[in-house]
Order: sequence, then C-alpha cells, then structure tokens
Amino acid sequence: MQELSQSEENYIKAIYSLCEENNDAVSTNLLADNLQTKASSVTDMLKKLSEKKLVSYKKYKGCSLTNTGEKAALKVIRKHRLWEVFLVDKLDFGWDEVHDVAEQLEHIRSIKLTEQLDQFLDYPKYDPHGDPIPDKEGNFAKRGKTALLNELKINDIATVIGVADGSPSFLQFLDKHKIQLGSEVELIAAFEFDGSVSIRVNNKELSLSKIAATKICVEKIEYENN
Amino acid sequence: MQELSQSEENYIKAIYSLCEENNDAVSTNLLADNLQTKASSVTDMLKKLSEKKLVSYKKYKGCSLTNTGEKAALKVIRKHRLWEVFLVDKLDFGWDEVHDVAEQLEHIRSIKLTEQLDQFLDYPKYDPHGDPIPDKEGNFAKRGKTALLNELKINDIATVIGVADGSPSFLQFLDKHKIQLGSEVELIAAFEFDGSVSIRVNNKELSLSKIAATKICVEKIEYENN
DNA sequence: TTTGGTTTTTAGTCTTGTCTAAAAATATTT
DNA sequence: AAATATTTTTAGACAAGACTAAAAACCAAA
Repeated sequence: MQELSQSEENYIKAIYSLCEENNDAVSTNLLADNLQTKASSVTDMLKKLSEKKLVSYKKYKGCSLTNTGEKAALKVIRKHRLWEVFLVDKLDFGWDEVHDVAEQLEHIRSIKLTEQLDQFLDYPKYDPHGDPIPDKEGNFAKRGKTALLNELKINDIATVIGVADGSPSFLQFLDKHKIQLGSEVELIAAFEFDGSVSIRVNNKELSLSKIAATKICVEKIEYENN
Repeated sequence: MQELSQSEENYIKAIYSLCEENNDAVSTNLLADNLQTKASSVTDMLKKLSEKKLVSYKKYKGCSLTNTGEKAALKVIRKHRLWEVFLVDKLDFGWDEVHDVAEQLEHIRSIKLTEQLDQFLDYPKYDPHGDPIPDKEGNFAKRGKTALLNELKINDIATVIGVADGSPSFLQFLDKHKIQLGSEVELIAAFEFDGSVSIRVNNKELSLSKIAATKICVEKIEYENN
C-alpha cells in the first residue's frame, strides 16, 4: 500500500464521508466546498487518485472510493477518532475543541503509534462524538442500539458514547457527576411530569433533568441475544 | 510570531543543535548533511529564514539563529521531547524507537495540546535520552549533576533520566526491575572486584552488573544546598 | 601570489498542490 | 428542442521546496 500525502488523505477522507452521507457518487463542487478549495483543484486531485486506483472517477460524473481507497480512508478515520478520545479522556480537551488538533494528528505515520494508542485508551469503540472507531482491519464495531439517555426503558443498562452538546457548562456538569465516555448507566426511573430521570452511575443514584438527559448519547447493552 | 512550515522548523531546529555543538556559525554543507539535502537547497532556505529574521546569514559566512529564531527552535524542541516522554512512558515505545515519530509529532500546532501534554506527563524535566525539556518560555531546567549510575558515591540518591543503550534486551531488563524514567535510586554499595553495584529502587535492594550500571544515566539529587 | 581545491551560491528545472480564467459538458427552463 | 444557466474540466500560472550543473567566492599550499 502506497504512502499518501496529507492532502491525498484529506481528499479520501472527505470522499468517504460524503459518499456515506449521500449514498451516491460525490460531485466535484461538493468536494471543493467541503475541502475549502476550488473545483479545478479537485479535478486535478481526482485524476491523480484515479491513477492510483484509490478513487473511481468518470469525467463529469463525480467520484467514489474503490475498495483500496475505502481502506485508506478508514485508516485515517481510525487515527482521527482515536486521537479525539485521547484528547478528551487524557488531556481534558472539551468535546468540541478536539477536531482541529485531531485533523493534524490523524496524518502521523506510524502503525505502532496507532496500535499502542488504541491499547493505551483501552480499545475504545466510539469517539467523543459517538462515532464508531474502525478497528485495524477497518471494521466498525457493529453498534448496538444507540439512543439518548431519556429514551431508555426502566432497568435498561447502557454505555455513554457521546454528548449532543459540547458547551463548557454541560461538560463541567458531567464531570462533576463523574459521567464519562464509557460510563455504565442504568435507568431506574423516569418521571413524566417534568421528563426527568433517575439513573445509577458509579453505584450511586443520580437524578437528571430532561434537558441533561436528552443531551447524553448512550448505547444499550443487550445481555440476552448474541 | 509567524507560522513556520515543517520544513522551516526542521532547519531552525538543526541550526540550533549544530550551533550548540560547535559553538560557532553553521556552514551550509554541514546543515545540508544534517538535513539530508543539498547545499543549494540550504542556501535557498537560509535566504528565506534570513528574510524572516529568524536566522542571521551572510553569504559564504554560515548562519546562526537570531533571538526570535532561537525561541522558535526551543518551542519545537520542547514539543519533540515531550512527545518522546509520552511515547516511552505511556505507549511503551523503546527509547530508541521514538525519534522518527516524535519528529512528526513535534510539528503539530496547538498550544493547548502541548501544555496539556506537559501536565499529563507530570511536567517532566528530561526526555528519555536524558536531554532537558525547555519550559513554555524556552528555559531549561537548570540541570543537576548528571552522571552514570556507577559514578555515584555510596548513599547518593539520584533520579534516572535516561539510558545509553536502547536495545530491546536492555530495556526488558530495566522493565523487569521496574526501573523507569524518574525512578529514584540510592547507591548502597559498590564492589571493586567486578564493578557491580547494589542500589535501592522501589524500596528493594537490587544488584547491577558493571555493564548495566554504566548504561543508566542519573541526576544526583542534592538536598543540602539550594 | 598564483594555482588548485573546496565550499557556496546562482540559474534553471521539477513536483505537489493550489489558483484564475476560459472552454466544454451537462442541466434546466421556456 | 433551443436557449440559458450551472457544473466541470482544461490551460496556464504560481509558490514552496527540492534538485543538477555551472559559476563564483573562499582557502591553502607551493
């Protein structure tokens, strides 16, 4: 597998995301918009990536990734998301501050670095935004049922996988209650009159307002099947 | 302070090191050698850096850093060495495996990243090779007396700040005996007939061969003065 | 101080990735 | 289906950073 430049990696990554979103070939202009560059630059790069068999591209018809290209994209995405976890979990970055730095760190070339980082972070399955982290082979952890905390049923147990609000005040709030990525929570009660819920976290009971509960993304843990 | 390209940072860093070493202006060829590039490329870059007032350069006379240039160099060196500590301490890299990766990581632009990393690593003063880490303002921790473990006197207490051998077998040896960067060691006895020593580490006594003792760099902890 | 050798600089070219302006292809509207 | 609008591609240029080959400056020895 050939070495890609940072620029090439950025294109591949953007194509991957846009393809997922639109379930379709990606247009030149959309890519240009996304990468904050000009359409003509995109055309040039698409030719190059097409040469390298990373992208399938027909003039005027937009582009999509080949298998090889997709693998390359997943490698970059894996690194990006692992670094995001690192920044939030270990360096106390806010969930909203991580993107620009991760955008740089994702291009560091070292397989050992990536794998050791993964281990150091205890093999996280989701990044701080709740997006799944591909494994070494590019497979996503098949994700369980994702929901907001307030959508759980009584006695459901779930893992915190992200938040829908990165404001400092909310993050401080979570911090105070020791709710982190990966925390296990159990829904004990839900109160209809104000939408608040009671949960068990860290073996303690905690009451959350509706506002708080709707901002916490969780993945239900299923015990019976599989 | 202007943004520097990776290439510019590499030049500045090299000039800094070579200036320190030779206590003199750095010649074009020496720089070219050091950076694995050609003299003509160096000349081009020196002109550019001279423009930017980072380097003082007179044709045919070699170059050295201005104050601004030195500050810039120390920032890069700070990042490089912090990342080295991270890789060795947290990701279990061998002391000899870190350089290439740190060479990439040192260019990541984020003040917050650097400062949080510093805190996360508990404000290390030396990197795994025993080189001092400049602080935010570019000041080195004024270093205590550096020595090899076998040069200590009986009852001396010192901190492990590096090794002179990065081979896997030696690193495994250190690992087994729980000798790490920052470990405190006390010399209990030195045996002349074979050069071996007894030390206390982690509240246990341990005997080291002469070969091992001469490969461990330490900094003596001085209690009485200062 | 002149000759020869080394080092450094200049001049010109290349690659990567970008840009603008203009041309070509595709879409949309009437 | 013709006219117009939009999108995409081409053509040509530029900046950064590197290279080769040749010229210029410096150094050292006879």
